[in-house]
Amino acid sequence: MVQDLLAKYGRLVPLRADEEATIRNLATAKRTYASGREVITGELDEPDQLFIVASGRLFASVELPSGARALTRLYFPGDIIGTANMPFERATHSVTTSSDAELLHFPRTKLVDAFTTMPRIAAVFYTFAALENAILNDRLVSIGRTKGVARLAALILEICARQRLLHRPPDGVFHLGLTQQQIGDAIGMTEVQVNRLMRELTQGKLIVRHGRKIEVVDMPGLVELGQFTDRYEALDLDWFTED
Amino acid sequence: MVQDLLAKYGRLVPLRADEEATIRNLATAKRTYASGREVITGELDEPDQLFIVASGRLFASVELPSGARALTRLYFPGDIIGTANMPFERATHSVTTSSDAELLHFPRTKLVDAFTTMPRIAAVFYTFAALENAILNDRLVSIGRTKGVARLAALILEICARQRLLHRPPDGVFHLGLTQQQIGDAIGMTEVQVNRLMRELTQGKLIVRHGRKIEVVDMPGLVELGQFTDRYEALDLDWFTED
DNA sequence: CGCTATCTTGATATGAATCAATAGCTGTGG
DNA sequence: CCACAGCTATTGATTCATATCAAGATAGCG
Repeated sequence: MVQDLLAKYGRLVPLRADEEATIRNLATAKRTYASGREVITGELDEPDQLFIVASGRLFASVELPSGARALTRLYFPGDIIGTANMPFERATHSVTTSSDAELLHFPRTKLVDAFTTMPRIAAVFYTFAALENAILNDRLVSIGRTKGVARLAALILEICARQRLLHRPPDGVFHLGLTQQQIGDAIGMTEVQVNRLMRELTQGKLIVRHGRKIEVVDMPGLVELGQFTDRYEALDLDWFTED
Repeated sequence: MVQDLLAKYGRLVPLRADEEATIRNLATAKRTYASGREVITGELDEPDQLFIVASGRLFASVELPSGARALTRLYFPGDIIGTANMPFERATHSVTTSSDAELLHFPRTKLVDAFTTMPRIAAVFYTFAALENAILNDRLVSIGRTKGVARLAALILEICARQRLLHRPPDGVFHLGLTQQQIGDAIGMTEVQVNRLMRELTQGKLIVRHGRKIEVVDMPGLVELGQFTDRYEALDLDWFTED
């Protein structure tokens, strides 16, 4: 639901009723997608539609000519899909559901309208783009400058943090929601290596695995290992509401 | 000068005179920095100031506890520094000059003012944040899923493209403006390996080196190798000016 | 209940890091 | 204007992390 979007944004920036209504009215249609469905096809689709995740999980990915695939972003309920494609003629990456999902559709031109009528909405969206940016930076550092275990730890923590943003308190046990193959694509390793690193984390008593689910049993240790910062936690928007 | 900012944005989105004036008035003070100077200190500085690069080059970097350093972004004249830090209490990364540079300062609150009075400015800034995002994605794919040579090729092309945006036509010969150490930090390798890859590119007749400068002699080959897309070239902002 | 995707584990190959040493530059002060 | 100090670049030898190749083991699913 848009509730999630509003909850996510509203928790951080108190929105006025009319601002909330404007965001609510962005979306025109809601559609359901099965798990594993490609919602946006990179290099092909025209990015004139944006989506708000109402439920489910998705990921953005890029295919290289070599056949390799990179998974650049995870989407959770409340996230807006397609903003990074917006200024281009063709989508720069594909987006695929990794669970059954519901998406709210709206045309990108509506965003301009919203910006014009509600300047604070522009500021909110801009802020979240900046947040996005900070998160991508973190991932860049993680992948470029840390070893496999650390990268895996960071990814697990990122998923955990996003999960926590939706359902608090965190029950500690949660779905990664990705195959080891996909995890590998997300942290720049092979599935084989992911599997081994997973074992390493388990043996190091940092996590416990319950089938497809995971439990973080040594949060400080994992944070230390993965050098992870939860950017959502650290948000500070006082400067912005001051006016 | 703000000219560069306006040129960069204005080339892509025709700005009205009052919009141009608003951007021009963002900046209050201009300061000069020597090469190698740390302009923003990550984790320490309060990100209440933004900068527009008037001249010179800079880079954003993060230091890991291990001592490793990652270079996450390059800044050229016209770029705005500090936007990714904006929503946080402390800067998420450091910014350092890699040449003598002049920066225009302005408080981040001014941006909110500009957004409020000129909604289209908000849209322009938002669009550029999205562009940023796409570029970070590309880098993520490059570092996560391609080998050293390809990453180096991509970095060279990125610098070349940014250079071209300022001074066209590209004379083909340009400064990388980074030490091999810094290049390594940017593409997630050691200086030693960068040196070897540099030789590999030279021997493969993709580039020619003139002291500290570089000449791309086989652009298609380098683009193919580095899997590089110039996102600035591909920008499409018609949807945005329609209103 | 069998099929297919996913996970797991072992053996080997390879790209890149690390360690180490030398050579070029660049700037600075005597 | 030279000499020394300190970065930067270059190259070789060795080690290490991760990819690749290969083959079972599980598990979810129709």
